[in-house]
Amino acid sequence: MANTRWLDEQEMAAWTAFLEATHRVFREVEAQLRDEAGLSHPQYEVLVKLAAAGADGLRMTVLAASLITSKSGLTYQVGQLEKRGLVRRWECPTDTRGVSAGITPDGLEALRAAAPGHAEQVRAVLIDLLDRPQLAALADAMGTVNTRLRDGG
Amino acid sequence: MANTRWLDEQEMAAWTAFLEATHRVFREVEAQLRDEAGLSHPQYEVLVKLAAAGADGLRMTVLAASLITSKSGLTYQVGQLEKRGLVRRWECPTDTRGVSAGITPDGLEALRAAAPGHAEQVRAVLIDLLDRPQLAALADAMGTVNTRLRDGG
DNA sequence: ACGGCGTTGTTCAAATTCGAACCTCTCTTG
DNA sequence: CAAGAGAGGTTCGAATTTGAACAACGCCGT
Repeated sequence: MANTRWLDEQEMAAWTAFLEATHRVFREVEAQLRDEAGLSHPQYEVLVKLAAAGADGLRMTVLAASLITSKSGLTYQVGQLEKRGLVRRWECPTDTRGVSAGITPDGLEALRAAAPGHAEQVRAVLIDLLDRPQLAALADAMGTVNTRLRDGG
Repeated sequence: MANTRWLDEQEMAAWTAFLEATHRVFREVEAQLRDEAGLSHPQYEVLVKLAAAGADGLRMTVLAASLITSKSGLTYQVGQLEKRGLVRRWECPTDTRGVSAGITPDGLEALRAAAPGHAEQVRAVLIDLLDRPQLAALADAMGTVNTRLRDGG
C-alpha cells in the first residue's frame, strides 16, 4: 500500500455530505422516537423486524445480522424489550443453543402506536426533502452499497 | 394529525436501504479506525475539523454544531483527546465563558498517520462501490438534506 | 462413536452517549 | 445601571454499545 488513493474533491464532497446528513437524520429520528414513543431507534427496529417475521419469530443471530448490530447489543436490547413485555424469547426446538425472539401483542400495539409519528418524522427529515428522482437515486446508490457489502465483505 | 401519510413502496425502499447502508458503512469505518489507528470515528472527526480550523481552533459550540453531536458528548471526546495530547483547550479571550479547542502537533501527526487507512476504507465501503453518476447523485441528495435540515430545522 | 472445529447466545468490563441540571457570564431592555 | 433572558460548557446519572471471553452445543470426517 505504497501510495494512498486519496479522495478527490467530488468524492470528498460526497463523503462529507453523507456523514453530515446521516448524523442529522438519525439524531432527529432518535429524538422523535424517544420523546413521543418512549422507544430508542434500535428498539423500534427490533420491533419492526419481529413484526415482519410473524409468529415464528427470528433467531437471534439472524436478527442481529439483519439489523447490522453486534450480538451482545442485540441481547441487551431484546432483554430490555422483554422486560417491558413487548417481545418474548424461547429456545429453538431444533437447536438447543438457539434462541428465537418474537413480538408480543403488546409489542404490536406499541409499534402501531409509534409508527405514525415515526413515519412523519422520516418524511420530515429525509423523504419529503427530496424529489422522486433524488429519492430513486438514493435508493439505487444505497442498494448498490448494500449488495456489495453483503457479498464481497 | 388525523391520518398518517405512510411511506409508499418506493419511499420505504429508499428508507430501509438508507438505514441498512449507513449501519454497514459506519460499522466498517469505525472498526478500521479503532483497529488500525486507535481512534474512534468521533475522535477522528474532531481531529479533522480542528486540523482544518488551523491555529485559532474552534469554539466548543461551533465544533459541536459542526459535528452534529451533543455538547456533553463533545466535552467528553475533547477531554479524551486532550489527555492523549492530540488536542489542547484554552479560554476564549473575548468571552470568559467560551472555550476553544485546537489540534496539537501530535494531533496532526496522529491524523496524518490515520488518514491513509481511513481513506482506503471509505473507498472500500462506499466511494469505490459506486460509479460517478451514482456518487454525484448521492452527494446531491445528501446535500439537499443537509441544506433543508440546517435551515428549516 | 470420537475428536476437533465452528456456531450460538450470554456475560463481562470498559468506554461512550445523551439530556437535564447547573453555574458562570453576556447581552438586551427598561 | 439593574434585572431578566439566554448562551456557553461542564458535570451528573442512567442507559447503551462494543469486542473479547465463555460455555454449551451441532456438524463432519474418520
